Amino acid sequence: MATGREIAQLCGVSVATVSRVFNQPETVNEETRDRVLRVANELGYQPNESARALSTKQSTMIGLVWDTDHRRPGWRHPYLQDLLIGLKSALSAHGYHLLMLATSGDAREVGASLADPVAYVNMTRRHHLGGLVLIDSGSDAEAFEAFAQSGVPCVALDVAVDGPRATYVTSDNAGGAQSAVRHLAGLGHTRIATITGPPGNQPSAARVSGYRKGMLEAGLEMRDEYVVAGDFYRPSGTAAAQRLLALDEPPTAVFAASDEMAVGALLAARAAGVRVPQDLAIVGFDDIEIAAVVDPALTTVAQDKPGFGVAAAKAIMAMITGAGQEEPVVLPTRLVVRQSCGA
Amino acid sequence: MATGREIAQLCGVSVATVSRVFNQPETVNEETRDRVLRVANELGYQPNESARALSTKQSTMIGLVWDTDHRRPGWRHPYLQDLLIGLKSALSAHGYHLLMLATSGDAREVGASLADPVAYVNMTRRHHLGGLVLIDSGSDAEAFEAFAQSGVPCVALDVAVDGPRATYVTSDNAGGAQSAVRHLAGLGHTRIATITGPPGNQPSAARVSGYRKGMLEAGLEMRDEYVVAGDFYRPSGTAAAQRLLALDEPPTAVFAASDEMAVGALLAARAAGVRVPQDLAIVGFDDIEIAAVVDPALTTVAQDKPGFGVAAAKAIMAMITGAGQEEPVVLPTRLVVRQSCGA
DNA sequence: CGTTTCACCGTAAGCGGTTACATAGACCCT
DNA sequence: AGGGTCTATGTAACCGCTTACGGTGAAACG
Repeated sequence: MATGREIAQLCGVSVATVSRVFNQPETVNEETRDRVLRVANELGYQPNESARALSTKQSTMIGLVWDTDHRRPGWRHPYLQDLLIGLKSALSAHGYHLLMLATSGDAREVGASLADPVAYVNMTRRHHLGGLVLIDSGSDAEAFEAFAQSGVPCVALDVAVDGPRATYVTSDNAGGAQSAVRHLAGLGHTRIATITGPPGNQPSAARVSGYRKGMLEAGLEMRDEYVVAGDFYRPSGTAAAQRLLALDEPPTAVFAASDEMAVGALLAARAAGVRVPQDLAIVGFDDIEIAAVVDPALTTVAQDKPGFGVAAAKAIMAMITGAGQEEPVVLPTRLVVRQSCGA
Repeated sequence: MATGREIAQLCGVSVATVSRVFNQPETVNEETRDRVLRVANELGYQPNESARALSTKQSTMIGLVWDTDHRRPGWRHPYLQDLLIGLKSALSAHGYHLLMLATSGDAREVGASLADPVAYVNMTRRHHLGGLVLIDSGSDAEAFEAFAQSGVPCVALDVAVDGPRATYVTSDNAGGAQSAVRHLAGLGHTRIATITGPPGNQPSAARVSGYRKGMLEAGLEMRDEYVVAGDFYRPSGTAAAQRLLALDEPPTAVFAASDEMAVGALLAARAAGVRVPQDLAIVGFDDIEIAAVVDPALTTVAQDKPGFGVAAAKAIMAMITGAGQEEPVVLPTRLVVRQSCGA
């Protein structure tokens, strides 16, 4: 590995000049600059990032907090891959790397640890990370708040946080839900139910409120028994749908707060001999891969998946360079109409 | 941020002793060790990893090479999330972090870059990475070979590589395919076709050879027209199935080298009025989430998804510490029987 | 009692960069 | 000619930690 010193010697200049060539090129004479660059190139010079970080007290790395919650072992992010594609791509464009932090030095089981803010913040300092990107692992709102308050620049995904250098990006959950209900009402449905996410979950709450707004907007009656709680998992969708179908006056349409639960509802309907969409229209949320494949294909509220990552990347970079509070980002959603709503 | 020097002063020892407390605890007197640890704890001391890496010439980071191939924009890894869970978990347990490298400083579009081995290897040196984990992005066999030859410890996933400090982990693709064919033959099928992956893809080739072995084992006739090429994507499965169904003597069963193509075949059958599994049995490969949800649910060869990550982690750590060539890891597969095969 | 051994710890030289400050020369001005 | 400016570069301190080497004092030995 060639070092700056070697280059300096070969070029007959000092290490300071070599450093300047790469950091403040305009301050060094064109001729010597070219000479240094040429030699550096020949030797395949790669500046030592550790030395650099030590000296400048900053690195080009962003931490990624993505822990699987041991209380929800089967939890999978609905679109992690697209999210990462967007995130990595936007960060890469500005020279940032993504560091997936290891915190529990002694975790024995696969995916057995829960995000410990203190451990992550410590890691952030150790590595001089520019900031953190927090991926919702299903139930970490409290932990995320601790991150936000730590003073480390961070942006949370799908969880509203507040802190001196913290912000978040989320979909327009209320708007998406509202558009789903509007669509169903437009198809003539009056008895529209909803299956919610787990209590305390923010996107879920926003989707419920969107549902409410949609019902209000359409002048439809709101019944308590039409709002039944799920947990985003498929089985809870099945259970909820069974409950709804057993009502004296069952709904003719249901908006599920996740595609997984919508699929669960689909299975419940199928098992009960209820035809979808003729007897029961179903709309989901997320637009996961499965949505397009089930039969009937699921109408759903699509989120801008790579856009999530891109927005997070921009936000974190803005907080690092701008060094201030940033406005939360709310991404638009899009209703993808397929067969399950009967349109 | 407390530094080692501060701790040293407060404890009335030298920085060397502080360093020893954390790196070779046995060489320092118990009393002073406790004193140092207590003070360090009180100050929330976090050793500066940059300084550490600079001094020791090694970091605790492993690079992750995961580029989306611009030639295959829609490509998604069939089980990235589970893979990462296993990988991160196993690495974390040994204190390693995963660094998702950014190489193309000027990539403008989302997911527009292809792995450039040189850039990655350079990054590896800059950051003193222990090694690299290479995720198959669909068509990078050549690039992977360049990695393997670079001398950087690396383990490739699903691509066989050979190098001084390189190895790979893959599923028992041949065995899995063979078990699929065996299962179909056991159900009485004699006309069994296969839909392959893209030419040059190693797992695909292994699956074809497993198919051949399975046919041979069952004493079944092998026909060239029963082996039709796809590209792992769903549409190619549809096209292939259409081709197969149009034959004078269409197969009664088909083994697809990916679940996506199996789903495509399913759609083709449905469109052609061919009943699955009565008229056509279908078996896929991967056991992606969709497999359990399509109708009929897909019988498929399941891979050990988190196991992939765990094996990769172990392999790369072994190469780093052991510093030698490691044996390739072949993970067992498991036939998951659902409805699409008619069993 | 002189000598050896050993546990413990300090000294200081790096690791490879960055950067404040100093210096040297070229140029322009009065 | 003396002084001021500006550009281009060198000098050296520093970032925080690791580690080879050497020193000190107490215990063990002959």
